[in-house]
Amino acid sequence: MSLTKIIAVVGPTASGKTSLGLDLAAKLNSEIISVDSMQVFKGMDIGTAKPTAEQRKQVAHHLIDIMEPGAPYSAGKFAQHAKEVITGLVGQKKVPILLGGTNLYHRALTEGINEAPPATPEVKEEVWAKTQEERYDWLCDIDPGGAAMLHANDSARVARALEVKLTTGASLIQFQKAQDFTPSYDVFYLGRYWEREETYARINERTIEMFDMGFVKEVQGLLDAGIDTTLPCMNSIGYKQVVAHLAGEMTVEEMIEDVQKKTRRFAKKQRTWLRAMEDIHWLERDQELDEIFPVLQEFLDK
RNA sequence: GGCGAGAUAGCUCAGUCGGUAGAGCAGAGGACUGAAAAUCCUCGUGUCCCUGGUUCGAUUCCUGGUCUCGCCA
Repeated sequence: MSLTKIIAVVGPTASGKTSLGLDLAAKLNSEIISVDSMQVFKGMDIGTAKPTAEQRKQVAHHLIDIMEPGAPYSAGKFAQHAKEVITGLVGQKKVPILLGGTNLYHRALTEGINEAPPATPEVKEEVWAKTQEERYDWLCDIDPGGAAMLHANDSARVARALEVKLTTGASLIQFQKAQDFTPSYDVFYLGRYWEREETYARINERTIEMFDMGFVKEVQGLLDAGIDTTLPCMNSIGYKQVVAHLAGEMTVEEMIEDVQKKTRRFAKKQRTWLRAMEDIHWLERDQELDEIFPVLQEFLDK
């Protein structure tokens, strides 16, 4: 059985993925599957730089606005959802275009993810109620092998390992070892490349635009709707700072500067991740899609 | 103009009882398998303001200067 060909548009935040995707979708008469851990949530539009209503009318976008803000979502769930959408598009003879900045989600889909189930809310709560030190000691106690793989300070991973052990009785490493992955997709990675300084300048500018578009109001609306500020989605870049500002903990200037700074750091991490991937076709700055299209066409035809 | 305090990493500062210096922040590199916009790891050479003097040796002590910030006029 031959692999399903898909295109994945990757790149750091503010690199122009959205417009690149629109061009691509128009050219291939296809649709876009968002690969973004925050754009799945309804009501979080400006701060997550979602494509506009107009853009979404032009080209169909999947996996945006599919969850209530704060509802649990994850890489595994994404992979499941994305597979379903891909199957549907392939049935219509369309080439699926995966597009987004959540690199773990890209990986979960294309390289698979282990079978360890998500934790129940009860277990999660129990685990997170502890301090990091307590969690790590606990993990060393019940899953020494798993603990040995992790750094004692790595709260997210230590907590996850604990959750898995507590809910299944098995170590997370066992699930990882048992992971039996056979690729289903042949992926053409496409990204738009900017120098670091260029990316940072674009981020600074886009952040200002977000606030001009009413970002503060958007967050106020979420708070008015009763969204808990401790939820992971409210802890994401931008939302966290606006919440702090609305609580009187930050001036407007401090808020904007902090959002820019955190976004720059985020882009840096994305660059690091992408650097480790060697099969990305990069479009330089303002280089037109047409310039790389023959290579893409060849990939699709082979 | 007088008195006082200060001048050290991109920023805020610590320190060197005289042997050319280190924290936080900013920044850089890396990891990443079901909350990933999360979480974590690693990385600090800079005319120690300038000038003379004392000294084997001065960023450190002393003289003079420059600038900054207070207070008083």
